[in-house]
Amino acid sequence: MHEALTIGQLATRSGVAPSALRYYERLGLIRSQRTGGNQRRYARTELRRVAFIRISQQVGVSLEEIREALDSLPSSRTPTPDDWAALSRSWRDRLDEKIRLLGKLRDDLDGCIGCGCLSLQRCTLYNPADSLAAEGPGARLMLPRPDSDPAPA
Amino acid sequence: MHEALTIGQLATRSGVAPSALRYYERLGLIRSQRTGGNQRRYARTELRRVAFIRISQQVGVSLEEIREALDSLPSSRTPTPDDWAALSRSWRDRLDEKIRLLGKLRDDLDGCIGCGCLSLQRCTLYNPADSLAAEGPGARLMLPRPDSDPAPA
DNA sequence: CTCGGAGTTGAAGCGCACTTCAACTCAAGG
DNA sequence: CCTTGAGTTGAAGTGCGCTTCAACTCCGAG
Repeated sequence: MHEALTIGQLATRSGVAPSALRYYERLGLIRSQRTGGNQRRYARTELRRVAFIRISQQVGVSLEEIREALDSLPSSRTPTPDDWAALSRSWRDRLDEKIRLLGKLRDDLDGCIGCGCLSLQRCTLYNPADSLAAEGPGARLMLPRPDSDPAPA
Repeated sequence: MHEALTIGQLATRSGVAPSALRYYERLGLIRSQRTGGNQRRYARTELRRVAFIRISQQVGVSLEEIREALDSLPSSRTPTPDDWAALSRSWRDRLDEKIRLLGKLRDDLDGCIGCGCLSLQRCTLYNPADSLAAEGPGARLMLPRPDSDPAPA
């Protein structure tokens, strides 16, 4: 029976290193059964989870957020296509939002950077109140420093 | 004269912490003059650089790449609007590419995750040959593992 | 049974983008 | 002059997303 995948097989098929898979498992993003000898065996459905994880990462979502999303899948039964569709719909909305913001960014870039606006405070590019796209890779999100608020009242 | 900004002023006006500004300066992303007492003084044009840095970061560009881009600005003279326009044009292309990829991702997500395709090898989402969007926040880029290559020859 | 490749663990390390800290100096007001 | 707040430095710490390592076990072929 080819149902259960070893970690090496899952790694090969998903393109994700075994160490990363173990890391994902520790964080609760994927799950496995164990053999008598304590080795991991993955159901093939985990491939889909891994795919979802990598795809989501590529659009700038943190593993923690991905975990939350995956938690919306039923844990007791194998997720149906409908379960996945619901998940991907909500992700689709995220992508739409990111695309919208990126388009805004692009349009503003010529108008703002290329122009003479140095004050930036009110600049749409500098107003992350609508929680901008990728949020940067670092540990920190951009905080708009209320002390320089253009409209204090 | 209000030409030179202290680091605190630049921080307030840009919304970026002084420590981050010093960090950027160490990496060569921004520059400053020093007073007799060794304090940094920033020309107002540095505000534009900082804006450019933050905006670029938000679309997933690393500081190193941003530095390279900023290096294309003339170092001897104050960059003209034209200089900035050239830079933002090239960034605009980047954004266009990211937007394109994100759109593809979005369209593929329903079709791929929601469907039954478990093999993923040939899936467009799993083929980063066209060097996908955000590249993930981590230290690592996704390596497609040649051993699982669907077309070895 | 022996061998080697694949798997196991916890701990440590790494690269990025910063922040925090300690110890110090500078600059302006009273 | 003294104080206080802003600035200076290098070094160390932080959080994320992993990888690497050492030391060990498992498992299937010969």
